[in-house]
Amino acid sequence: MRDFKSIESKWQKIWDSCDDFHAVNMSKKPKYYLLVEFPYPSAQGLHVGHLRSYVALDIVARKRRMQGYNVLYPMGWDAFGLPTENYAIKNNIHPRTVTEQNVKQFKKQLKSVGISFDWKREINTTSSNYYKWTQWIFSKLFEKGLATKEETTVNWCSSCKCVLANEEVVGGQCERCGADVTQKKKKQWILKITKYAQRLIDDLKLVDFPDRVKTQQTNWIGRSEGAKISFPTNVGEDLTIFTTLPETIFGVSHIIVAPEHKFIDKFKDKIKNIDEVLEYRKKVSKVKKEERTDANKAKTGVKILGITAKNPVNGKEVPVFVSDYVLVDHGTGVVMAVPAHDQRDFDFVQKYKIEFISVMQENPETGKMEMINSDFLNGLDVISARKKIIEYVSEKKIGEKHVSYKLRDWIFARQRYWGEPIPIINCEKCGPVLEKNLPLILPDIENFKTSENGESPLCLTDWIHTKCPKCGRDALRETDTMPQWAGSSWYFLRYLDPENDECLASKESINYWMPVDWYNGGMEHTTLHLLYSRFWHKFLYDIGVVNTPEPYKKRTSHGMILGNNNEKMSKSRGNVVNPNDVVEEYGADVIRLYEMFMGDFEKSAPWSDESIKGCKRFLDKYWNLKDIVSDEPNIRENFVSDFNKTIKKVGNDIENLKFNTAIASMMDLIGKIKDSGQITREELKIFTILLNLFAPHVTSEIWETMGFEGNINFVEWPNYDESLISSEFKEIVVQINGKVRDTFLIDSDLDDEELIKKSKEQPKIKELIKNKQITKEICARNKLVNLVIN
RNA sequence: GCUGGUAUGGCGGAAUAGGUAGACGCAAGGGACUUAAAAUCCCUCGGUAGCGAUGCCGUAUCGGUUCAAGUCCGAUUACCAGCACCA
Repeated sequence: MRDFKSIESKWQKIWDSCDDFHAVNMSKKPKYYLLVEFPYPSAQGLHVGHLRSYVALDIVARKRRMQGYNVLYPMGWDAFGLPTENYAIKNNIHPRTVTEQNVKQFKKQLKSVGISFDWKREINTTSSNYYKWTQWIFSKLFEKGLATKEETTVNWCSSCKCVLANEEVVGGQCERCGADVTQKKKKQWILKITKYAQRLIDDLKLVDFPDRVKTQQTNWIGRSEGAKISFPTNVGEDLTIFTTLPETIFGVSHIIVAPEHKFIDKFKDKIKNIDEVLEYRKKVSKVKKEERTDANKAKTGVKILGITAKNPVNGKEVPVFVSDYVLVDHGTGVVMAVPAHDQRDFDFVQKYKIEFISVMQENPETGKMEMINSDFLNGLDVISARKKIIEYVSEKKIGEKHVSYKLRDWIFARQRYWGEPIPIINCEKCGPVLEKNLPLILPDIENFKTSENGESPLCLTDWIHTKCPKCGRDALRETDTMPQWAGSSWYFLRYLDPENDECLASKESINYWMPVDWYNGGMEHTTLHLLYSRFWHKFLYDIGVVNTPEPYKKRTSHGMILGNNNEKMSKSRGNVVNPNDVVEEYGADVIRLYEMFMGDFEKSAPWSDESIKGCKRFLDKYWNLKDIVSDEPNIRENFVSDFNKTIKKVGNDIENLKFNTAIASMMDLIGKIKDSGQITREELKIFTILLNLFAPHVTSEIWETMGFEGNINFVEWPNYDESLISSEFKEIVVQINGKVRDTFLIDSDLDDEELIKKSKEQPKIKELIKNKQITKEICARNKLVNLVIN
């Protein structure tokens, strides 16, 4: 019997005390840097979903070591964040204590599945020697003008008196107390990621990411070309609109300003119905952005009385409205409405009875859209009209071509305790000044609740009082902390040199290890973490800290593991699988194998308590191979060919994320070995190496028991003999009218003509084509013949 | 609503460039071993007609391209992930 418990704990102890998985900087071997998203150490403990990612790259890591690489496969903790803070508040424990407990639990769990992480490089975003460098990067961003304070809106719960994360707002109400959530204005730190928008799109060319990740990022950044055009008003200040369809300007029926737009405040004396407008603004502040722009939602708005605008191309006077489907932080916060060619504008005018005209029509002769009712644009196609109108407005200095991005700047401040302090001192005279003494330590406090005015609890401490480094006067520290994304935006650099106190990582270590060769993570991080970290890396590249414009050479994504009812695992659904229980019942090797076998790695797959048994049986069969080792070569037909095929397939499949079929081919081979009842020592050795990547414990035990030479962790990855793979005979499929009717074997390649001739000679085919007219004969890749008959 | 995906037996899933649909595993049924059970081993296993050889149908739905479609194209439906998104 395979006693997995004692085998696994034995090898885990050995790996813990040896340096096999420790990567050495500047080794002469070629480097290979494998990265998985480091976990947020939650109180729930490790999830089977974490393991899917970690085991997959553990397989690659073990393979690369056998292929002679110096492999870096590190692990750490992304430990700042809201859930820990909330847990701390609720249970009255310091978040640091909670974090320590959770990290301990996670680490124990990870070790129990035998993942070959380099534990000597463990990092933790909440330790001061780590966040010292997160703060340092912020300082550099501040120095370069990429970190500034700007007016933003936050979710505000007037009952809890605190700022809420989007996640904490459920159906427009506070998740905790159920009170209505409103939008409140607040000056906050933002990072100007939009300055990098174009490069973040362009440099996707440099990296090997799945297409779905690249398109998702490109669409998220959302480049659109259009024009800014100024509409003069009767109050002496222009309203500048942004449009992607400037050619439709002759069809403008009215102008819409976002309800929050400053223009309204500036000219409130001129607005006759200002009370109505402000009332509307108040109403809108309660509506979520997604709802505001929902195309199916009935359009609302208010006409601004007392202000009118003029269409700059034809001098026509147009009314001005406010409506919530125009967002203040998008484009210029003002749009021109063209109801004939925009559904939302059309819906709006239906309600407010505004007249409008069409400016495009299909030409009945050419079938193409062309301009009408548009003065000098008439008769032009859309593309030419766009070009011409942009030339026109530029010449008249009433507008210009403009590239707009959907990407918004990154709000980089949270009114929370459990995050990196922003190293800024607010001096009344000097404004915001950098704290030079890093790390700026997060002080220990006892009450983690936000204060009554919605500021971080840090504002209630003495810690905030300091002197301005510039002028020496009394000044206050910034009390907002960084968002949880900060630490994870550069962590892959800290692994290279985790103890360094002089810089975030030494130049040599960066030059040696970067870029990350293979980064695996979840699709859910495509547009936030993955983009943020690319942004930070590009910034570090610009200031000469790193040597590559992109941090990750290759990115892959794993699918989610669902509960056995095919739904997302969650406590409330009661379908959570605890890895501890599985390891206890079946062992680490089985859970590793099963998670890789359960389905296509890139797609989601439901957990099955039944299916996992197949993986246990497979390992039992493997364990028993040692009893049938023989000196005689296996005489089963095609055995050598099958064996070589398996070596090839396992190797290739791993590179292509096809772990499931790699395992299937090993299962297939073990069936063949068992059928023949024998295996040679050498064959068992090779099989053991292949399986070691997936099931390292049991294979290490067999390696030792059988007395195979060398350290299995560094044994040479087996080669296969291509000439032994192709079997002597090739099967040719014969179809008639696309349906398979017969097959036959050939022992050497034939040309198409001979193949067709031979196909027709097959007795069954001969019978079927008797007295029939053959109208077409197709021969494909020396593999298939198709005869088309009437 | 928007963006990106996904859809194949009872179930998880296989199927290099369009070329034998259902590899491998689970479950189920039958059998062997056993006093019995577990474990293990052997056989069957998409639907349908047939004793059988074999035929016909079948990859979410509808349509198209092709000698040939799970695979390519168009539309539809359902499900999953993300959302800051209309200009």
